[in-house]
Amino acid sequence: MSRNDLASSACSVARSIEKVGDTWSLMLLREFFLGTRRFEALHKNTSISPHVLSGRLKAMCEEGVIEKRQYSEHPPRDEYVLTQKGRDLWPVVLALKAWGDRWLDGPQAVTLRHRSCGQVMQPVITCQACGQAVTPRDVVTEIGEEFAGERCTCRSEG
Amino acid sequence: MSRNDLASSACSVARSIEKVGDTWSLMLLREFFLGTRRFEALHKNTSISPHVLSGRLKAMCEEGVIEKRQYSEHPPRDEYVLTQKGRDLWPVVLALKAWGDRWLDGPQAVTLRHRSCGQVMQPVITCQACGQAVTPRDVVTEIGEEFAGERCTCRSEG
DNA sequence: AGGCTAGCTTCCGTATTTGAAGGGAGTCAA
DNA sequence: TTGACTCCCTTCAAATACGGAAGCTAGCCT
Repeated sequence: MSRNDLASSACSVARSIEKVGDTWSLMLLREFFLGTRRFEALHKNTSISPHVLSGRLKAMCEEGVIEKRQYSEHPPRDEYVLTQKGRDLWPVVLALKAWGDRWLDGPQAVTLRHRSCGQVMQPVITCQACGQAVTPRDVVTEIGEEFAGERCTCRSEG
Repeated sequence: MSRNDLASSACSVARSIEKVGDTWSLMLLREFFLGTRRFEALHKNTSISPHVLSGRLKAMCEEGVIEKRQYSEHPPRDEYVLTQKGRDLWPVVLALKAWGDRWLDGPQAVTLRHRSCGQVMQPVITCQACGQAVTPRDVVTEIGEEFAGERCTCRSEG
């Protein structure tokens, strides 16, 4: 199976991965959330080669994650900005950052500060319904009956 | 630049992406969070070719995201389970799922139910310090002075 | 006229991935 | 004890993607 076939997966995680789950798309998302908008700046900050960059930008436009916006008529110049669909990917990038800060050594070039409380922002996932913090153990995974048969579930217990 | 150079990036997002930010690693993480542990089951559920699968599992073991555990002596059989470092990637997978559920059409094979409140789990990101829900607009991005010079920040305002 | 910038595209050699096939170590049933 | 079967991979050839450098176009600027 190739990457593209993930689009037709029954799993929304797989479908998301097909759209934005590759190294360069994720790097570009980081960059967009940092405020970068232009081709040359994206190229310099991410070191993505122009060829790959132009392909990714095109794909992300088609997917509606970003959109092209002309910021100058003479000369005609475009910049790329996140759409709402794109901005909704913030939790993904944030989660990667939090994990890296926690588990990977290295400098921490970027800090997020919560405007309203003034503290350095440490993200916590909570349940919208009850507001409690949530970890994997707090949730039950329910697989729709119509999909259960498709999955190979062999595993040992314990 | 190649993917591997991301490891030495000043940005923890980039470092995370280098470790787990590729299609097949993300697919494997999804699968591990669904409880799959064995080579054959991982292969069948993700359609990752055995060659790539064995490479990714090896890499993820070396990174400490998963570990090999023998579940049978005769015949010798191993399974792969998430370490704490790996379980901490749950927010990443969860964020991808939430985004896919919101923005991509298709069946929703998996539902997460919050054990304690009984509701279908919709993740919200909150600030650990104050407990409030957070969106990108609520945080200020602070780039360490020693890194600011490295970045190309050209952009138009507005 | 000549040089500069932004935003790409083209080219080519290398690296990675896919897909199919194979292999080894062990169990099981006849 | 022979043959079939399972699990966990490994090997190989062909297709694909990527990296790095160069080039190209339109429109400044002097």
